[in-house]
Amino acid sequence: MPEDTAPADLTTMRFSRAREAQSMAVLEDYAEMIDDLAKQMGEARITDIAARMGVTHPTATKAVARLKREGLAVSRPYRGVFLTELGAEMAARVRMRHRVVVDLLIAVGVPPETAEIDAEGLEHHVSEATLKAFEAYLAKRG
Amino acid sequence: MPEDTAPADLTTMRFSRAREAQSMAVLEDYAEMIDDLAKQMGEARITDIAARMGVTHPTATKAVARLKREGLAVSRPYRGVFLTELGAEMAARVRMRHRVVVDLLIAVGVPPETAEIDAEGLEHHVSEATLKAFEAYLAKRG
DNA sequence: ACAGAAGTGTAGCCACGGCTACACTTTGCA
DNA sequence: TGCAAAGTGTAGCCGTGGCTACACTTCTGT
Repeated sequence: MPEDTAPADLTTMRFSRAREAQSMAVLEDYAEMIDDLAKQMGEARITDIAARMGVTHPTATKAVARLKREGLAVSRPYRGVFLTELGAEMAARVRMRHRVVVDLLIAVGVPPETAEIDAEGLEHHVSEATLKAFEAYLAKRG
Repeated sequence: MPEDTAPADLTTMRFSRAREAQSMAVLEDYAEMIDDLAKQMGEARITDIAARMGVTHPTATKAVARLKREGLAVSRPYRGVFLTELGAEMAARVRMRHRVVVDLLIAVGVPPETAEIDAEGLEHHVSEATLKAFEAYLAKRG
């Protein structure tokens, strides 16, 4: 617990960052999911996205609408959803980060299954700097 | 990426867990904050809570209302906010977890300042099993 | 003692991410 | 081919967590 001089500012910034990260989380999850489905099935259908995310299809539709608004995906009515170049980049970044986070958790002794579960929420809050540190740790450790 | 047999179910469960954890995050953050303020200032005032969280006071008021609804805090109009026994327990658990997460991040090479920032979002997704693993790792490592 | 400053409550707005219900398209099979 | 099933869109509800604006209470200092 920091003190007098300027503790509130730093603490505040931490919470702001966490909230910001959280607002990206859904976008990241859907982008990765659409990428997965495209790779596995050739295309991503709303119903499949919804099923994998564990939500109903209108919820998936809303999320896709947000992705489209942000320029991360495109789609036409009653057709599949496709990532834009931007969306694909995000998906790649997210997948890479996910793998590193899972690997690090396992490396420090977390059971693999638990690592997968926790990583799903964890990963969105791992900054670039922390990711770099994780990679360095994994590399050094062989 | 899992395959055929029953991959959707497992994936779905991971996302559900992450969403569930997220719904607790705000409660946990406020409980810890109120506890901090009580320790530092003798009591937690809405304005102070809001300032530390980086939100406006009506937002803090709403959060406190939710804490009260969940039986984690009590308060009377124009007076400070106080944690119930349940709330205090949660705060203690959250603080302990926070410390372990920060320590682990530092132990694997994350810069201390970054560790503090990332931990703020990270910690809410660290399960009991993972926390145990973190503690074991830190103990073994000296 | 009382006025102004500071703190708090409340109303009402928005975006988001859930949901159900219902309408419409596409698909696939008898 | 044509109709039922599956897939998709859309409307509208809820709770949450942000916000501003405004009303009211408490505190403070002259």
